[in-house]
Amino acid sequence: MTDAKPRWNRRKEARPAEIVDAAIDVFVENGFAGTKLTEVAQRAGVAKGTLYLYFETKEDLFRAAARQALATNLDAIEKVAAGFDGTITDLVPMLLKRAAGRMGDSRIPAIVRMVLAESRAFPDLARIWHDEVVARVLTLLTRLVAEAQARGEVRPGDPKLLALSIAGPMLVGVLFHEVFGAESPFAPDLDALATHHSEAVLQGIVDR
Amino acid sequence: MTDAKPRWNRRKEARPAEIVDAAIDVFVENGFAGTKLTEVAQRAGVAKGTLYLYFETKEDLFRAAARQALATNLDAIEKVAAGFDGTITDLVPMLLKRAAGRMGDSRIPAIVRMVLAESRAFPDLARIWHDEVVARVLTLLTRLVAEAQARGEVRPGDPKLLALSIAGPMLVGVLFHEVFGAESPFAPDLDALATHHSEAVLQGIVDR
Amino acid sequence: MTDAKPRWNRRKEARPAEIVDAAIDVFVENGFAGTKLTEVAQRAGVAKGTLYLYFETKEDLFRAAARQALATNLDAIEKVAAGFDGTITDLVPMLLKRAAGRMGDSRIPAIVRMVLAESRAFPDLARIWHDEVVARVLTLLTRLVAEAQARGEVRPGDPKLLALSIAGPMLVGVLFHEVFGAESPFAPDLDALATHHSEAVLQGIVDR
Amino acid sequence: MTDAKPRWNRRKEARPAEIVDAAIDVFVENGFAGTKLTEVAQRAGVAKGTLYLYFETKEDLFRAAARQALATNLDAIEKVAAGFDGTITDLVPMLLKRAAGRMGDSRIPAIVRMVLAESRAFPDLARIWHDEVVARVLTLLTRLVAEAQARGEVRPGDPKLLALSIAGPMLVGVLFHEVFGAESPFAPDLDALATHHSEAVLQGIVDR
DNA sequence: AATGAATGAGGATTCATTCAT
DNA sequence: AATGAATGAATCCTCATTCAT
Repeated sequence: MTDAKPRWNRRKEARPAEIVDAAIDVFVENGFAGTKLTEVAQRAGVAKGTLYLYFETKEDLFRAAARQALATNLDAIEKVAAGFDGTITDLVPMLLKRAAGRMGDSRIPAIVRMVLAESRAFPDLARIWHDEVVARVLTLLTRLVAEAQARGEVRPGDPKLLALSIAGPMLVGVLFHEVFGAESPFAPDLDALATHHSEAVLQGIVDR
Repeated sequence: MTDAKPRWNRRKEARPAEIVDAAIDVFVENGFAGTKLTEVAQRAGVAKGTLYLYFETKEDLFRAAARQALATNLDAIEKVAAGFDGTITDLVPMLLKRAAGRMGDSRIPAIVRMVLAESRAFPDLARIWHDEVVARVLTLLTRLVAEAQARGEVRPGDPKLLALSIAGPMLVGVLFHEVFGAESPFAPDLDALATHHSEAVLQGIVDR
Repeated sequence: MTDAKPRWNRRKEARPAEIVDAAIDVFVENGFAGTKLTEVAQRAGVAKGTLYLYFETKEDLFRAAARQALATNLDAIEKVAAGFDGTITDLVPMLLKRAAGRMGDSRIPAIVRMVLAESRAFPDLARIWHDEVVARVLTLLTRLVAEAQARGEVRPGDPKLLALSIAGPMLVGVLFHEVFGAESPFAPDLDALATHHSEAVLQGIVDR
Repeated sequence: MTDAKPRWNRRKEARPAEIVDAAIDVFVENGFAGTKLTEVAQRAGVAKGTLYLYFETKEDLFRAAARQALATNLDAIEKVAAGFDGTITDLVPMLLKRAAGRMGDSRIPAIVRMVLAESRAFPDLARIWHDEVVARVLTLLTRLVAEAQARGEVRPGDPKLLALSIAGPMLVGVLFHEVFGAESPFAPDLDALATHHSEAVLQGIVDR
């Protein structure tokens, strides 16, 4: 019966995921350039060299992290997209509420911000995020609007632009919290924003 | 008054501004960490050492650049805020149009993106931008909405959230261009977005 | 006699030899510093860790390789030395021819070059090679010359230096090929060099 | 009048040469891989970073060093080639003597050995050395032999091979000292070797 | 006996900052 | 005031070596 702690364990299967997970945290906190691999290693509980067993370079690790982070978001999108049926008047509030809920706690806002920050230096990642996340969400919303227009529920107009009218304020709200924190008097309560904006964009803010 | 040719002091006072101006460009292009002071110096037409006559550290220079960039934005805000009078139905389209125009060409979107990207590492800058730009814009819009509510033009509701409903999509549109470029099928035409969104947020997208 | 398949001990005794053999190749190709043990292991068909069952350090393995490579050369020397009898006028051409033949194909030249290259960092190896190879060859030749002098075949003079006169050009020819390749217009044909030099050193190049 | 030692001096002109000079020493001592740039810097009396003001990479510095080392040799060749006139019987002893003298003290033997050692990893350098040093020497000697043949002084035969007969033993002698040191009983006295070999190659070692 | 995942010391390289000119 | 050569701390990455399996 040994209880001597081995200096390390072999975890060939689990390692890459553990490392990427730690990497996401550190990259999100410090950005690409600001991240020291030493810290990633520490956070992942491995030695510096171990990173290089699974990733060729820091950039590689960053890409892997960004891709993995994407998975989180895809997951969130799917959750939001589920039950995409009904009149637009019912759907928009529900979708925005769900989005508000999803964003509230998760790492998603921080990840989104990191992608914004680093997309300049990693245009290929920007493209992937565009195709996998942004385009997907906008396609969903655009289709929703177009179908509603076909049913006469929504007045004419470019559905892609209307999709932005629907989703834009929520994204801005999320980024606001991420960038300026919750202390600002303008920091929106995301749930309230979902409610207010649903009504605003559906019925208009003008009183009649 | 001597006629000795001063070798350097051609523009003793202009120097800092020239440097900061060059710095904005380079920081916007490469981010804080990605920026080499050599390049800033080159772009400003001075030697590396000269930077240190006016700024203590790279961070200092960055702060100065971010502050200066802010001025550009304040200017834009003022332009947009000018003629802030009339019914909300008239004002919103005009404001969004103007904003779309301002953003179309200028360095503003790139600057905004840089601020988003670096605000994590420079929270004090985030605060300044919050106070000087974001709060100002939102205050303006919030007041506009509140006054319209007082006049019975706009239905009740938290005017701060409604302000986000009005402005959010435009900001998202601008960031979209900045991050993903104009080639995406979802890249919004900013002018069209201004028009569409004005109607959407004022009258609602629901047909009646 | 069991038929349990031993997974590893196929050739318990052969292993070190196989490893050393692979090591010679890799060290010769890449030099000591340029050699990665991973590659040696791969080439030997074993795992990296296995090397350490037989050799304490990379240096150790290198020494073993250099020693083993020496054996090859001793063998070659013996072949050349065989039938060391007759007048010097008969022997020199035969010896040089044989040397030319030996060197033509084998790994020997590359090994010699490696020893030259690494002897600075491994003076002990230099000594071994000196004692086992160089001194042996030179002793042989020196004795040959001395005996011929005793018989009055060869004129007086330090036989050790004359031995260099006999052997030197062949070594230089071999190194030339090794270092500069065969494409150079000066790359000597080793067989022709053996013939020419035999005559030159025996009869002199001066016409009489 | 200050006598405070400045922490450093500006020596834009002198620096590269100083660095290369130090580099030659260190590379010759430790080989390419074994050389630490820290040591080169120390030896050159500059900081590590300074190396990179003048040379892009370690390889670059090595190439520069090898090229500079070449200059030394070219110089030596020219000295030896000077006064290349007279009968071959006069010339050969003189040339070999001079070569022996040149080699005795200088860094040349060590440099030659380094080139042998590293030419495998730097084939381009091998080529340069071939063209600039080896080919030049052999051309000189070959011409000398050919002209002597034309005058009937030297018997027929490929002059390029005879050039090797003349020069080879000296090179081997030099390398012997470099690789095995002067303690070996076989370590040739270079001057004596020059004398002995001159006679051997001119008149032959066979007594008549 | 054999494996190969894990380790971490070591070294090349970058670049903000300093300071002799 | 201006310069840019010089500095050296900081960090990525490699690879010989160890050791849990």
